[in-house]
Amino acid sequence: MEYSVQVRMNEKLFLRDPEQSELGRRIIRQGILLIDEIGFEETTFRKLADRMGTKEASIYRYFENKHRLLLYLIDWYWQWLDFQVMFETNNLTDNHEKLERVLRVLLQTNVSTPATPDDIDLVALHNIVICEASKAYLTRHVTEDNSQQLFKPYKDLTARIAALILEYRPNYPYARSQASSIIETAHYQSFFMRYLPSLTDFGGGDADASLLEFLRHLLFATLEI
Amino acid sequence: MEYSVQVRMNEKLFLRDPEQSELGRRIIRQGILLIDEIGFEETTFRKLADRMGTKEASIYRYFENKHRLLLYLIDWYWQWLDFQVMFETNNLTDNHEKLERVLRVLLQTNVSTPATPDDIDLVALHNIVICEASKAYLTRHVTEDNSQQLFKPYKDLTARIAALILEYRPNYPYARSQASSIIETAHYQSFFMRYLPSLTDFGGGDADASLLEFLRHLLFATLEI
DNA sequence: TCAAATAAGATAGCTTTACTATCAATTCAT
DNA sequence: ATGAATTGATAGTAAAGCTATCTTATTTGA
Repeated sequence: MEYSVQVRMNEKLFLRDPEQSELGRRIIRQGILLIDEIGFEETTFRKLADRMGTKEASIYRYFENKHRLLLYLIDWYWQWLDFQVMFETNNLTDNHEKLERVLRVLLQTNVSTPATPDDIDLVALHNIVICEASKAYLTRHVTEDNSQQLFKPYKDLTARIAALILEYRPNYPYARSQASSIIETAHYQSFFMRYLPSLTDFGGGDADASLLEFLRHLLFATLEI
Repeated sequence: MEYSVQVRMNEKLFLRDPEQSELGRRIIRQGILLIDEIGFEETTFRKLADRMGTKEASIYRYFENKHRLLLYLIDWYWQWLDFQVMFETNNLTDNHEKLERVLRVLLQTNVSTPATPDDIDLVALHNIVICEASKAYLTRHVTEDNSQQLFKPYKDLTARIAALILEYRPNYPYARSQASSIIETAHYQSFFMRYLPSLTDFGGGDADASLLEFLRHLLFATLEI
C-alpha cells in the first residue's frame, strides 16, 4: 500500500502554499540544499532563484522573506520529529524505552520511521536545525511571531516529550524545561562536537554514540527519585 | 584603594583597540545599549554612529564589521564571567558551594563581585548574551574565527567550570559537555522564560528563583554517584 | 616648539540585499 | 474558448555594508 506522511503547515508561514505547486515544492527542496550548503546568512532569494532557474520575484510570491522560509523549514522539521516520536513510541509499554527512543529521534540515529517524506533531504534539514534553528526565535519579533503560532510545532514537540517524562516520572516538577533543554542540548552539543570540540567530551572514536550516552545520562540521572 | 578589573581582549577582534581612545570606549558602551535596545540584526554601524554623534567610517576604523563587534562584546562578557567565577569561588573549600556560586554567576543573581567595571552596562550586556550570544558562533566562519582564538574566552569559562565539576566529582566523564550545557541552558531557559514561557516551568511568582532551582537540580542530580 | 604622525570628521561612492511593481506570456479550469 | 491564476522578465528603490579620500584636529617625540 502506498502512503505518505503529510505535514500540515501553519498558513501564516507563507503567502502561497509551497506544497500546492511544483515551483513551491522546488523552493522548499532546493532551499534546504542551499541553506545547508552556504548557510542561512549567506542565502538570498536571488541565489536560490538562480540555482532553481527561476526569478527572485517568484519566490517572494511564496514567502514574505527568508526568515519566514527558515521558520517554515524549522517548523516542518519539528512537526516531523513530533510524528517520529509518536511513531517510535507507539505500542511501547516501557516508559524508559520511550524516552530512549526520544533521544534517538533527536539525534536521528537508529530511527526506523518510514522513509523520507516527499523527497525532503532530511540529513540536510537536520544540519540546518543544528546550525540555524535558534535563529528562528532569537529575533526582535519573537513575540509577534509567537502570537501567530509560529513556534507551535516546537512547543508541541516539547509538550509531547514533557508528557513522556511525566509518564516515566509522575510529579516531576520540570518536565517542560527538561524537555526543551534536552532538545536544545542535543543540537548544540552536535554543533560543538563538530566545530568547537573542546567544549565537549566527544572527541574520539564514536562521537555520536558518546553524545547519545551523555544525553541519556543527563535525562535519566535527573529523573531518578 | 582604587582598583579596576582590566579585561584584556584578543587583538584579532578589532582593527584599533577600542579601550585606547574615548571614541573607542563609546563605541563599546553605546554599542551595548543599542544592541540591547533594537537587537543585533537591526543594529547597523550607521545607526550606532548617528546615536553617538560620529560617523560610520569612524566605527569601521575600530571594527571590521558588526559581527566582530558582537564577538568583542560576547568575549568580554565571558571573560568577565570567568573572572567572577574565580573571584566568587576563591577561598571556598566546599566544592558543592563553589558550583552553587557558578550557577549564581551564570544567572547574575546574588553576585557580590566588585561593581561594574569601566561603566559597562552589565544588565544590558547580560541581555545581549541571552538573546544574541549564539549568533557569535552559529556562522559559516566558525572554524576560521575559532582558528583566530575568538572563542577562547568561552572555552576558558567552560574549562574553569569543568575543572570545578571535576573537583566536586573526580572522574566524572562529561565535565566539559556538562559545563557548556549548563552555560547554554542558563541562557536559553532565561530567553524562553521571558518570550516563550510554555517551553519552561517557570511561569509563576519568583521565576528567577525557579530557574536557579532547576539548574541546581540539573547539575547536582547528574553529579551524584 | 615645530614637524610629523595619527585620529577623527566629512563626504562620496560602490556593490549587494531585500524588497515592490508592472506587464507580458503561459497554463489551467470550466 | 474565455477568463483567471501563475510564472517569467525586467525595472526600480531604499537600505545595508562596506571602501576611499581629503581635510581638520590632536598628539607626540626630537
